[in-house]
Amino acid sequence: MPRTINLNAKIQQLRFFLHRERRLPTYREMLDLFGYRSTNAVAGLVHKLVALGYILQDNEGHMAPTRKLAGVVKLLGAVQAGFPSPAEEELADVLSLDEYLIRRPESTYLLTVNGDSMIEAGIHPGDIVLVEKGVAPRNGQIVVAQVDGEWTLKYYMKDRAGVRLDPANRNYRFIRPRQSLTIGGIVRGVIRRYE
Amino acid sequence: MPRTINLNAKIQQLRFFLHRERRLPTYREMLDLFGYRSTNAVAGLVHKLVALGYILQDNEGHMAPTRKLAGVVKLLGAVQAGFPSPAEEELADVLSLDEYLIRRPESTYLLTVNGDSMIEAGIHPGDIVLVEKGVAPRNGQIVVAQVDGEWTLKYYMKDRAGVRLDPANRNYRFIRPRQSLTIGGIVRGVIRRYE
DNA sequence: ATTTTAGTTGAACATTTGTTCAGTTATGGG
DNA sequence: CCCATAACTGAACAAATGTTCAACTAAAAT
Repeated sequence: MPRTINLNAKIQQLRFFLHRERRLPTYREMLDLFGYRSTNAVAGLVHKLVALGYILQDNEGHMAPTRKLAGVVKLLGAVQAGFPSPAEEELADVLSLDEYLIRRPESTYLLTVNGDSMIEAGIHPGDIVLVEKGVAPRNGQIVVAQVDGEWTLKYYMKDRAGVRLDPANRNYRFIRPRQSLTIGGIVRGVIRRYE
Repeated sequence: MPRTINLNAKIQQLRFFLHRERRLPTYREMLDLFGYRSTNAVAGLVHKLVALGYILQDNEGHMAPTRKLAGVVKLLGAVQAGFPSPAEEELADVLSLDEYLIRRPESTYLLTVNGDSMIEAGIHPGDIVLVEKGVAPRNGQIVVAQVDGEWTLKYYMKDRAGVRLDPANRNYRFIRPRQSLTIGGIVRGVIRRYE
């Protein structure tokens, strides 16, 4: 058998370059990056990476990273299952949080949560909610709403008597808008960062 | 004064191309994209976008998108403040959730939460935790730990008697590892997606 | 109406791009 | 040890890349 190369190391180097420069290296840049002396060696490597689904290449030869390469975090199983062995880990799906959480980037916004009105739904003060504008809310969805002049986060509920906004906090009561109701958007996700 | 162009529309088109092709268009591709007939017009536009901080360009002319261009969601203020006017919105910071949540991509993993042992900390079953491996836990941090063979999510607490793992649920008691304790990683963030 | 000037055109330029070819090297398996 | 073959070298190629120049346009301001 002929010699075999360590692909994973090179993929890791590519990820580094990609996250630093925000683009894929050119063939000549890969020369330096991988220590090759011929662009043909690079061509062979790129061919392999295309076949493995790390790189896309159009008819003109323009390279673009796939999610598999540009993705940021490895999606493992459940907490109960713990961490898999390094060998199994290679098979883990690579994910981009942006793609996972945001379907319509042009109409999605981030807002910081202040109150504790949704705390029983796991939305705490300081959390960040992903709000999508311009979608009609359905019953049970969490919305950012302006009720009688004030913006809040509540469950949206429409019944025979009209719209009712429910908090997820036993200390608060539901609200029925008296004067005005504006639905800013619906909450598509929540993120929280720990120090 | 001479004529002025609508930059925002073009930036939006660039964002579209970028998220579809995972790379910036070349000058010739921008010809079609923007309806120009001279690459010099493109050069002028690119120059402007570089000056405004949307595009980076190295000495060889390679273009790379900045976070301002590649970012996905607009970061507004607090929920209480509601949604700003479209004019103010232009000034909003654009953010990538990947960059916001993940500091060390190579050692960060996603795990799905099963139990309700951390529910009072706002971590519900079905949520996804971002776990960073290879960092020593500090008191009060949430960790993924294997205690006597079983993986769980708990607060990490080290006192004179040794390590104690506290749940965020009044129905459960803290744990002191009898046989073995493995810290898989510390929880850096939580994400939740609504349907 | 005139001036001003950013925006645009069209064409040409030197480089750099990914590709290709024939030949060489290195390495694991028989 | 020797063989088979993937990996690599070195060099050359056409095509595509970003850049540059002088000339022209068009719209806002006076």
